[in-house]
Amino acid sequence: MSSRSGADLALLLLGSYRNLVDEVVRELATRGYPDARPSHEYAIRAIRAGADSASDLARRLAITKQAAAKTIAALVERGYVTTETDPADIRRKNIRITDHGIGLITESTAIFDEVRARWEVRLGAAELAELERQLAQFVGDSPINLDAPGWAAGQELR
Amino acid sequence: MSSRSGADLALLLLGSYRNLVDEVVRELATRGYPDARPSHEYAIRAIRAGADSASDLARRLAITKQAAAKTIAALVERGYVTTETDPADIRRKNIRITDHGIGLITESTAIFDEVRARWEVRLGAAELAELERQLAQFVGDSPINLDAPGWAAGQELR
DNA sequence: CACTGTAGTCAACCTGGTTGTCTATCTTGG
DNA sequence: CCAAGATAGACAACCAGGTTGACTACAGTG
Repeated sequence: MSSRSGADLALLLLGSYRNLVDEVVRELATRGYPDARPSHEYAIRAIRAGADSASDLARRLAITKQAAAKTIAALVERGYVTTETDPADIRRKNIRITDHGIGLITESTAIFDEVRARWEVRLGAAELAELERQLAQFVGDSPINLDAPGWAAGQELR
Repeated sequence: MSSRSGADLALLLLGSYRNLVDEVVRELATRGYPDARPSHEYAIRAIRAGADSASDLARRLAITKQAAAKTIAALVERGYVTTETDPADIRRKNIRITDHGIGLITESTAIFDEVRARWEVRLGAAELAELERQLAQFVGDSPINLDAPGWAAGQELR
């Protein structure tokens, strides 16, 4: 499969990503977050990193503010964040991450790292670090936008 | 970014895949295939590899036959394939790839390989080969069969 | 020949996005 | 001080690429 073809390389990259993320989502479900989707995690991380309004989140994730609003609605629905009108600018709705939301990214981070640690055992620490360094070269100058429809979404696990 | 965090590793993998595929789609558009989507390429490759009916394609891509039928409809619409009723089994509709479809995967393969070659220049041939070998390990024990690109969906057989 | 399995279709729905349009509210330059 | 413009958010319609579920038509077999 690592057959020196560009198309195969694409499948290797996508397959690795999906393996990693599917595992995290599956494990999150068993740890009390059965309704968490990858996009939720990314969104909460962005909010925690400072995106405190829908427009802000939209810029951060490089998606439209309508899409960001939908994501926030999903997060509110699941109890990961709350919103309240900004007293200083009543157009804005400030986002606050709930304890449940904090729990989600805490667990999610831990699981991601656990899976990465297993990969490290298989590959060796130096090799995995090297792999990451190489991938970083490919991705280096592009912003972290997850804008193409469905790409961060993956499938519902069954 | 290559910060030894599992979450970052996921973004590196996804980002690399997207960089690669976006480039291919962009370049394909300039070479006479402005409406080609990644899923079209994978579908035509699967058809060329032997999936000659909707149900067959569905099994190969590990998606539902309804989804496969939609994809085929899109391919027919764009002139990449044609379908005709199988004379020996009038339930089946045999898929045939048109010259336009052949052209698409020919160009697509070439572009994929061009981008891979550029990566090879940046990384070195041995390093890229090593990276592919490592990625193959991650997808290797996956329940998803990448040889018959089953990455696209969940793992349970239908 | 009846039964079971398979090919394909229709319809409704989901997720995570997109445009385009609109109002309400801030902010700033003259 | 205020009109003009920028910004925040919401609503509606839509798209891609999947999903379930229910269904018909046909094929192959015991």
